[in-house]
Amino acid sequence: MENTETVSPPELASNEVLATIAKALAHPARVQIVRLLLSRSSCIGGEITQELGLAQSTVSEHLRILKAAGVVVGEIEHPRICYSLSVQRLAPLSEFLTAIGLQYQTSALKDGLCCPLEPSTEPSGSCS
Amino acid sequence: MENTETVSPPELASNEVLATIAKALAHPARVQIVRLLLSRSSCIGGEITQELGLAQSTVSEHLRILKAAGVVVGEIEHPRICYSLSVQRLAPLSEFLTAIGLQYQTSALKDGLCCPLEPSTEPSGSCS
DNA sequence: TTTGTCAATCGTTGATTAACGATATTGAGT
DNA sequence: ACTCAATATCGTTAATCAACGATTGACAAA
Repeated sequence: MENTETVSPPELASNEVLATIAKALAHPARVQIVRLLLSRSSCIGGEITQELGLAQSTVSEHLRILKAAGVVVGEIEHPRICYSLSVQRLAPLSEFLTAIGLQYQTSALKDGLCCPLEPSTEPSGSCS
Repeated sequence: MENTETVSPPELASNEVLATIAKALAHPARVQIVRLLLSRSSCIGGEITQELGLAQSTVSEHLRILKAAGVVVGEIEHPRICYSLSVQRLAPLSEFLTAIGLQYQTSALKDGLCCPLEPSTEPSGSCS
């Protein structure tokens, strides 16, 4: 892919980069893999397969997707392969969501409420 | 929607909830919609379609996906529909990624490095 | 060299997604 | 009732995804 992935403090990543990271996490099994790698804080071999309860080839495919997105890194160890999280790869999405949360606090509109405050009477055109 | 997703400080959401939110953001067009809703901090009608440069039906489908995930809320206004972000729906994923970042700081393992330069304190089960 | 183990790849199936044009629906205004 | 504008939905096509079993590949140890 392209290298639009420079992690700069104020700048947020492109839509494509954010979508790529989100897509890597867009399956429960892959979220669980990330959790697993995080909880052990160290690499695991094929115990991931046993933990997920899926076929070995399926888990390998999920790992391939995570590696393709750069979220997970694999190093060849003895007979196994040593997986670990690439936390800095998750940073763009984390910063994006944090920025949303911050803007939320300083904004007038709360949650589902579309136009800031909406009483029964018509507020006449705040949202049109 | 069962409430397995209570937003408590230490508790993180389930794999399914996190994957659902991530999936909603797993397409560049949908990330752009979220950005659009964030930047205007108010609701927009069909200008989203014009901004994205996609067909109206395609944008409507993306909005449907975002609404189904609870990330976007739509209210019927005059002839249009008023869309807005549901920031609290994004919170679980944001907290999950933040938790990963925090654990990263307090952890010995840096980014791509798999086994964190450990001597021999591990019972040699996995990873060296 | 052979063996054993773990992981990646292949090939397939069914399900889901993305995108579009065309059509239907909704509701305010005339 | 009719009309107009904004969305949603339908129907289709091509593409991608998820899952599995079976096979292949890599490599340390016997």
